[in-house]
Amino acid sequence: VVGPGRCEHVFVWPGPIILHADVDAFFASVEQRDDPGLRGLPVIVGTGVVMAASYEARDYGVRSGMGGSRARRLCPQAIVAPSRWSAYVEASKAVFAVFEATAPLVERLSIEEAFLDVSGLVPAAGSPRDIATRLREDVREQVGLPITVGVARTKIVAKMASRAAKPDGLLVVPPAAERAFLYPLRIEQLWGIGPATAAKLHDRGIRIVGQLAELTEPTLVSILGKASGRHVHALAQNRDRRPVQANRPPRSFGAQRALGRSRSPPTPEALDAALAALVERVTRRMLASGHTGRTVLLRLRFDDFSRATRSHTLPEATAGAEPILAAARMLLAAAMPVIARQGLTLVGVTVANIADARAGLQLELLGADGLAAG
DNA sequence: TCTGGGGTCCTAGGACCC
DNA sequence: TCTGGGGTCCTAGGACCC
Repeated sequence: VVGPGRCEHVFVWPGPIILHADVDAFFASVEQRDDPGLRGLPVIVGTGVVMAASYEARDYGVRSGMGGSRARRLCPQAIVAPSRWSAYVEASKAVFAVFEATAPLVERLSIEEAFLDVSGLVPAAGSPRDIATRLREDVREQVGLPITVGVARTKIVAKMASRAAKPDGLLVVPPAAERAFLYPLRIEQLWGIGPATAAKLHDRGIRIVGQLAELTEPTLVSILGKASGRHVHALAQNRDRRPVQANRPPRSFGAQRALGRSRSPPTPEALDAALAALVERVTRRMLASGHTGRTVLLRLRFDDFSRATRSHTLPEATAGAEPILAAARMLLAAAMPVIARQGLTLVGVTVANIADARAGLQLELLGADGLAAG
């Protein structure tokens, strides 16, 4: 990158320039932003289960997903904040507005995390590091939240880079440094390798990514199955051609509710009311985003935390609360014997097989007169 | 480690079709 | 009566992510 009168860095960067941007301890950071009294203190969001823990709380071992009682034992002085969804949704919109203003291609991964493809912006907008630095400053100034950014040629390395740089950090891994960055990592640190996959690999003495790279694809397929084996093999060979994809359509809409244990089981009336409320939530979001779906899934979790799903596919895609609730009721009725035996601790409704509502409308028009209107 | 709410993708068997 | 080779769709479960 040649600046006025100086030459700072010269490097070869074949392929795309991908940023992985991630808000640090998102829900907890929003709470600290909105209440200055919380800044610098251990903050836990979520009462039953930890939904987010500020880095001050993480110093005590508190992690998201952890039970609230254990979190309070680890860090008794933590301030527990109830979640404020509307505030998080607002903050997310503001963060993504900055992402969109920065990059032509933004792929949303979650409420607080995205890939940005900035390939076309270099060198006019500066080096990859310049762009990432500006992004961090813009989010800090315009939204008031700390983000960490990883920059690399591939999604996996960008993601791992931001993970390594957290919190409030920036790490650029240039193409020539990719293997040196990835190979010393423990396999369970790799994005996409969870406890089950890690255990299978540990059984064979494989602990770091560099060791994975010595295995052939057929070997990994025999250990992990076809898709997973191929995927892990590609990552270990430092092959990741997945592009940043903007505006991916949703594949499902769901809502669920934990019912708590210990208390007496919910009455059939209470269960039906819960089902209706879940369907209402799901269909409202589907209507708002212009989507329909055909497959209704009933999610159940039992006293022993085992899970089950029951599904039914409707003849036509819909976002209507009536047909979806009718299907959910039918599935629930069929599952009552299992529920009576195992006890119910969670009920959820998910609609999958999603279609664009406008595409459905076009098909209806096509069917109505037998010709495409153009 | 005793567990919230929202997602994605893959696998496998069975029904059904040509 | 026994049997190929290919495909799609549906259902249920599992792994993984934040």
